Amino acid sequence: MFIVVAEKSSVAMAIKDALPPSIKARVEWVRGHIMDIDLPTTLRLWRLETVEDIMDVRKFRYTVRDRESYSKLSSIFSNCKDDDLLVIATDNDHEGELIGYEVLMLYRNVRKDGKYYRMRFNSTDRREILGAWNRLESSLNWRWVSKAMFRHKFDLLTGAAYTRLLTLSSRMGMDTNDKEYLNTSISKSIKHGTNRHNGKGKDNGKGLISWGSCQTPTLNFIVEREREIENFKPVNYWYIEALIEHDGVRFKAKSKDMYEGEEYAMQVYESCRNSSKASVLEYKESAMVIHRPLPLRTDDALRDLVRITGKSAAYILDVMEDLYSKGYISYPRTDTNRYPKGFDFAKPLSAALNGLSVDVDAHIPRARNGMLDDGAHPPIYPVSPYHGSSIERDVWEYIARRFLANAFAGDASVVKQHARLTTVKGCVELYADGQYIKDEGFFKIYGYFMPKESRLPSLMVDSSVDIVSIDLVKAKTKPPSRLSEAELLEVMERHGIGTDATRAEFPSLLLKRGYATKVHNRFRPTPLGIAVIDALKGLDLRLVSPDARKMVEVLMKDIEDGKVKEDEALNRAIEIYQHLLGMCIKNIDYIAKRLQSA
DNA sequence: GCAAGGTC
Repeated sequence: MFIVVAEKSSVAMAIKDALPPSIKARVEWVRGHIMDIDLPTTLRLWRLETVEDIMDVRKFRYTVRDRESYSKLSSIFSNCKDDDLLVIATDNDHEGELIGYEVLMLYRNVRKDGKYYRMRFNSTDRREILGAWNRLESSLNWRWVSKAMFRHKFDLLTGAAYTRLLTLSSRMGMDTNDKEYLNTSISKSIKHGTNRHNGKGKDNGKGLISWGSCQTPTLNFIVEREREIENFKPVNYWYIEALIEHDGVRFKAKSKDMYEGEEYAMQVYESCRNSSKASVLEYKESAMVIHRPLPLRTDDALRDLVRITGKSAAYILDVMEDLYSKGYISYPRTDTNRYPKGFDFAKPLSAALNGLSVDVDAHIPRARNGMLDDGAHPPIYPVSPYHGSSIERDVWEYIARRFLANAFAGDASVVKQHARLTTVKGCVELYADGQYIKDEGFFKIYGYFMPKESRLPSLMVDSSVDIVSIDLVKAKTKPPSRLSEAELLEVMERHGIGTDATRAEFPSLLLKRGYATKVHNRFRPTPLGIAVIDALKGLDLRLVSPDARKMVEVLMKDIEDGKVKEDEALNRAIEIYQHLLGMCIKNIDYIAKRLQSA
């Protein structure tokens, strides 16, 4: 008999359904990783003297993370017959390969040299699974296992070392258990008393100051934006605004912005303020197609839903997970925005139509596909109608509408209008832009983010229009706004920080750590968040930029391509951050001072 | 008590 192990229950079910009864298979599943790595117990205590030793660790402690899956599989493997065969059916990506390796280790604990197969499928489509069954591979892809391992190890070593460094240095010279550092390092002039970080952030009662290859660059984006805002020097400018009327329709036209000063602006204004007519120099209309949205992947869903609902991405992902586990939507963590060949649109279509109580004109799917395919999951689509209320409904409805908009609606089109006029007196040029929707297309079913209409009357070149009123307006340039969660997610994705399944956690983590707060739904760094970034940035930019992440990505690719072995990759990556850590320790008084003054 | 990566 075959013992098939999938990465999650939904995939196990799909495999069970797809395999014909003639194949004797027991299909089981885990829940993501079974094992975890940790530092050796010799480094259990958090002490400044041993922080640098963390970087030298190459022998890791393997711990069981999911006791339940561990026991289940152990028992199955122990009780299986000699001719039973393991089939590793985890996701077809590097983390899936590592999870497969964890399963294999468990198997080999019980059955030394036990034979196994690797089953590779890129969707849970029945034919895909049957195809995968017919081309079982006899081995894991060891390079994929290595590259995933490498990332785990790098993130653990750097994360643990820098987190301890920051946390411990923030307590130096304070009346804590780290008294031994009182005399060794920081001068006693630093303020004594309670740790000011205590109690900051909901779960940060222990004064934990964390560093991570994803969270720290994310925090840096927030702090950088705050700096831009603080350093922003507003500049005054003026423009002339006229209210124009033509055919009974009124619209506003503006001059170019004038930065030359008030006196100049007044002169221009005086020259045209008595003009009661303007003549049309130019009038253009151009149609623009707005393509229907692509099949839905996690990043797009979170960005949109954060905007639509005002909730956090972490929360939205929870809601999607819930809808998925109850069978209302397909698997929500995917980086795929194209449908596989032969995708069955009929079921999602009826789920969407029933759930939304709408109809669409055409029932033949015409999906507009994107270019991304994570090789493991299809896009997110509705599976059955959800009639509940509140946020779950909002999320389901968005997913259903998105599905219809992509595959059962047409592109939309708007007409952009542009007019150039001149005042008859003074000959000041005025400009007006407008737009109107020519074809609603998919917006009929998917009304989110529909462009606003601001229609100009149709104008004739050389014709004359009435100026109802004309004013000189004083304005000043504005600083950029703080990042919304949707913008933050977008910046993270652009810099390759996190994955579709994890990206949503980081904004919430920063709040939890007391590094940032949400003000009017936008991220503002706290003094602590600013202090962390300043302290590190002052020493080396690579401690806060997405560089660590980028280097990891490059080395992962090199491992995959066989250009470098896992050990060598880890040595190379760690070398740089070990050197930087040494520098931080040399400057620990500076870091401590900066953190303690936050 | 540390990270980020899976899944629930």
